[in-house]
Amino acid sequence: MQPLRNDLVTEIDWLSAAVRGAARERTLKAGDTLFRRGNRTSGLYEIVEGQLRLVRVNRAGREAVLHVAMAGETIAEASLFSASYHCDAIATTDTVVRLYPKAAVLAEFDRNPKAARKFAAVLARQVMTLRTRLEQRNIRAARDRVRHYLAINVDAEGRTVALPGTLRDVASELGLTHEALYRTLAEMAADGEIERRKGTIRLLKSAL
Amino acid sequence: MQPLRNDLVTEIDWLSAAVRGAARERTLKAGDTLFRRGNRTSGLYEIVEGQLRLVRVNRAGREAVLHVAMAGETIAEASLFSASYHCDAIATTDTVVRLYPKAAVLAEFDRNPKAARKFAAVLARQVMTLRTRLEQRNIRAARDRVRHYLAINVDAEGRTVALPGTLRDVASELGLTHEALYRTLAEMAADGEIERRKGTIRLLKSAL
DNA sequence: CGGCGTTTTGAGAGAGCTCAACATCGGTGG
DNA sequence: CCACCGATGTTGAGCTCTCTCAAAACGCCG
Repeated sequence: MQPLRNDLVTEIDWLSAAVRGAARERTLKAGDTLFRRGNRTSGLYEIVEGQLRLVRVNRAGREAVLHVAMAGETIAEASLFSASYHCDAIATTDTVVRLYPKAAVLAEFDRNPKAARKFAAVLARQVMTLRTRLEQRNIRAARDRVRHYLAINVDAEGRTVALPGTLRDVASELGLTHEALYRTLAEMAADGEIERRKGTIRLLKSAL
Repeated sequence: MQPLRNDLVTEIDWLSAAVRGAARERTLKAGDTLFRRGNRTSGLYEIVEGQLRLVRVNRAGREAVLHVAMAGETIAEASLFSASYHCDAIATTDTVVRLYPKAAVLAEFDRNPKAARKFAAVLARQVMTLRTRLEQRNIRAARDRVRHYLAINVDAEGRTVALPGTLRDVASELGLTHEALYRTLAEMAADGEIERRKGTIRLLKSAL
């Protein structure tokens, strides 16, 4: 599976070539631990390939998943500003990560305010997107949730929505089962609210 | 209503006294618009009192809520890095906001890398918290969702969870109706999984 | 052509929502 | 000090909606 929306994925273009050069790759097998809570922080990671879960483990060994990070995402951004990791990172499949060492990144920020700004900008955008997604989850009815999704992701003309990846992916982004999403889309199409095309959905007049 | 968890609330301590001095307050009546999509950005806002909703409006005037911001939160952080707002901000009640002018904030970041870092740190932490909340919403069963909440919010000893505000607040943070939360807590207590006290919940052995 | 993942539709069950009633608590004013 | 009031907390009963499990059609790629 690949990232759905670019704005949920930290792009690494805020790092100068110099810092990118300092990155080191590491390969993990499924089940391997990238870092543990309490470990001294080494920096932030970009997931090149595979998938990691960030979990907090209680003393009985029970896991509470904080986040499942997919290829393309960065994790542990906050570790740049703290001395130790606050959760465990475990590969759920064979995974390749790229480490951007803390010292190099922070030095870059001090040297080049533009880089720091860019980083902050990326984070601010993520906060925005995440808040929006969270708001979406407050909507109970599948149809309203889909409407919300469509309303937020329409193009500039307010007519068509490009679907990233498969409908299954969209379903999981929406927090619905794929069956529920299919059914809902079918109903909306039957009601003349939308028109489905290959890879896009077109909003019809009744949606406005 | 007041903010529930500090980590979802941007604290303003990352701004020097100088920048804080440049802040201007503004009072809004319920229904007033703070800014509209497309407006030139003036800076980021702290909500001193009241409540705002950030919405995207389609041409038919229908709203899609992106976020409901409560007192204590900051909004429009991303506006520091873009030329225009990307949504409308409308007061849902009488509201007081504090504007931190873009120019002052950005100048501060250039002048003082520590300030920029602090800002990034706050944002990174918010991203973390929001990702965690979003993950939580993937849990269907009320009981498991409560368990997740408790597991993440236990104190250092892993025994007690301090409840911020009322149970109703917690319910809405969890995305449950308050009835569902009451029932779930009652069942968990009956099963000896937790013990309820005033303002806190204590995890019992069976929870570990 | 064969196989795998996506898309689609069906039927049934369960969990949480909704509506409703009541208890409890804290504050306010007579 | 007590009565009243609003908000919070609590429990009950029924219903709706989505999830789950199942099966089949479709589309793409080797």
